[in-house]
Amino acid sequence: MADKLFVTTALPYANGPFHIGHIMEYIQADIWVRFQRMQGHQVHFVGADDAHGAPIMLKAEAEGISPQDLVGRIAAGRPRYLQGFHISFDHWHSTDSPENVALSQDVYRRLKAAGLIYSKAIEQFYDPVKGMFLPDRYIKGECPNCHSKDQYGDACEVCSTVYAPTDLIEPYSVLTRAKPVLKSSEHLFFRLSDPKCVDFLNDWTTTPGRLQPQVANKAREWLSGKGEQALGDWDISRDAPYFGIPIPDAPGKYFYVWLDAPIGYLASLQSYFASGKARANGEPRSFEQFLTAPETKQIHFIGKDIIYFHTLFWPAMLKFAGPPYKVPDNVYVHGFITVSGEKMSKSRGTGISPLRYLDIGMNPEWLRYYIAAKLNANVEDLDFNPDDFVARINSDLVGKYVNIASRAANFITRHFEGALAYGGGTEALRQEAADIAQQVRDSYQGREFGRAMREIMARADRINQEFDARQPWVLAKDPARRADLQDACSRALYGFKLLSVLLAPVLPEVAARVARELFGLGRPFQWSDALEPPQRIAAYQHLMTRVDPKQLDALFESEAAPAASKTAGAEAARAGAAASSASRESPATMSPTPPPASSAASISIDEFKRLDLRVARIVTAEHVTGADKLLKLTLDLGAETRTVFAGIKSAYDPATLTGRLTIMVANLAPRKMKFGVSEGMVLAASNESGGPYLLSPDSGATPGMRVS
RNA sequence: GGAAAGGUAGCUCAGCUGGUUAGAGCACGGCACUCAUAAUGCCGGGGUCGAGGGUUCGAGUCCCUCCCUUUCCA
Repeated sequence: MADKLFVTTALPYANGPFHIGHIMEYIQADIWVRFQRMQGHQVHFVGADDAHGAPIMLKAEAEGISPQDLVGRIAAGRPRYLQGFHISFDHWHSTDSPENVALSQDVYRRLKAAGLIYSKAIEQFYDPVKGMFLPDRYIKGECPNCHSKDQYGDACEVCSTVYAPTDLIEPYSVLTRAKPVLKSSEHLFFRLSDPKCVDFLNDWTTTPGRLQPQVANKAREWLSGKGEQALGDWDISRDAPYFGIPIPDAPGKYFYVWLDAPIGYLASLQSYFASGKARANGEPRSFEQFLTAPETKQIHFIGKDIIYFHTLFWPAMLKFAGPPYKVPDNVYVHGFITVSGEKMSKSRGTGISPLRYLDIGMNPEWLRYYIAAKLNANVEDLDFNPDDFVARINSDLVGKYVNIASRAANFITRHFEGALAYGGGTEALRQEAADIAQQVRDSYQGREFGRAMREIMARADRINQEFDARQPWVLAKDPARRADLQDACSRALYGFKLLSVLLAPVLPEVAARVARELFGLGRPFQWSDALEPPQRIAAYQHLMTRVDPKQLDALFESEAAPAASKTAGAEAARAGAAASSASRESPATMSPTPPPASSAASISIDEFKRLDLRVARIVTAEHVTGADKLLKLTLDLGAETRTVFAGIKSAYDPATLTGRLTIMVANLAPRKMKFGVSEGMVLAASNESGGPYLLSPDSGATPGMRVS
């Protein structure tokens, strides 16, 4: 019987683009989801931006825009990368949405009615200059233990001591450098320590099959703590100013972002139902009916850093809010991704950017496979090792898997016009396929993707061995052994079809091409296709290229890559001449091949100063009817607005550009073009291997700022 | 400080409830082959399973101590 699954990933905080950890989680969940769909189950896979909280409020303020605009800009950039990595979310929403406001307030009222909310005055550090209470991360000072300077208010990064902000020596506000003062305020608390909560959680966390053993263990530790370690109640309110959801009966108070964030799962699901997409996906019932139905399974994929919220607060909130809310069936936890053994760190510039990965043209299925090959069901960190990555992709996917089709298909096309034939029937082959498909299925179901990949590749090895043993290249020279040749190649190609079906959750694009182009199937693979020996094939078309180690080098160059700044510099130097030759259709963007740095004649500082480079915000971006390469941009320069035609259509979807900041040449003579007058030029980098890539200022820059 | 997970060939990792000479892929050396956007096949070298104790007829696998790595502490 088909399962009805409601699956989510953790909501990314909307103060910046995706990082590799997000993408790893999405890939893990997506593989599992695609596997479930191939089994014929009904899956509703949703995500959303986590939009509230002090960091976003402050970041927006620093940029001089509203938090809604900031969040909107971030959200606009999401689809490109989700699609880029083939993440098959059915819906993407935001916690800053009407659905989430209504649901959060509703959950709160129900919890209050259940007697689980109380209020209590607490003292907290307050920034008298800024006029707001300070979260721990916004207070710094000297560590009370090791006396290191400039440590955060919650823990020392030098000696790892954990303390309260009030323990800091010489504390100061990160926002204003002011000395914070203690100030009292009424806060609302969720009574997690209530015996009925604890009883429920003891039961929920220990239900067999619900949580991974390590996670259940951790939860038990929290639940059974005594004294200092005892389970505490949860402060769910924050004082204005705060970007969040107002608490209905407490003026000036907002829900702490962690209260409304998980409710965002439900808000996204509700919005998805309201959009009609659930119906299109085979679910005729309403949001409430679907959620309440006992057979509906609610499953969350999360990282190990947020276990506390998802195994204690979240199930307790849902349980005591009551129907139609239901408690999660499973919470699946993964570890972090490290790069060459080091924890990723944005500040140190290590780590890999998923944005850059796609931007330099690396194949998303390589990363999907690599991650799949190294994931298991445990809460273990996964290491991204560049050499390992190259070896795995080139050996496993290209050398073993794709190569099978490449070597067998040509014989069939040349000698048999695409017809397959199996000597001695197909029953034994089908039985073998069924056995391995069952094994791999169990591995996928248990999220043991690494094991699944090993099983699949072991099968690929056997297919290659058997093919070798038959020596088809010898058979092909002997007309008397035609049937033998056809049989050997047919078996290999059935093997290839089997592998393609088994790999489809990981390699959706390649599998879809194999189904359509090679086997002439009018739809993507279903799991049951593994048991159907193909009867004919079309000519083989190459399916996957090898990884060039140089691409890894490019991936690891820092974002502010020397090549990019060099290009920008060289182009700026040639600004005056750019419009004339580079590209007739894209005078607004500089995208010529960058000359070697040495070949650009040097200029004086005064010549450079003649350029008026400004930070600009892209207010609108739209396609230009009749233009192949151009996008029409409306740019906000602070004091004025400009219209610019930029030749970046090949690399950017207009929807993802809206709201982002870039750099423009503001004093370029206006140029009349076929489609209108272009009043400047935006800067982008490119060379023969990729681009154009728009330049962006670091966060904090505002429209109109002069670049020098 | 408290707690959790992990430490197995050069690299990345398998090894379920203890049981024959510890495995795979990659890398490395040799051979073979030619169908493959150059790949595959065969053979081989290489590990005192973090260290030290203990339980046992028998431990990478169980217990204790220690060392190291990573993470969590609302």
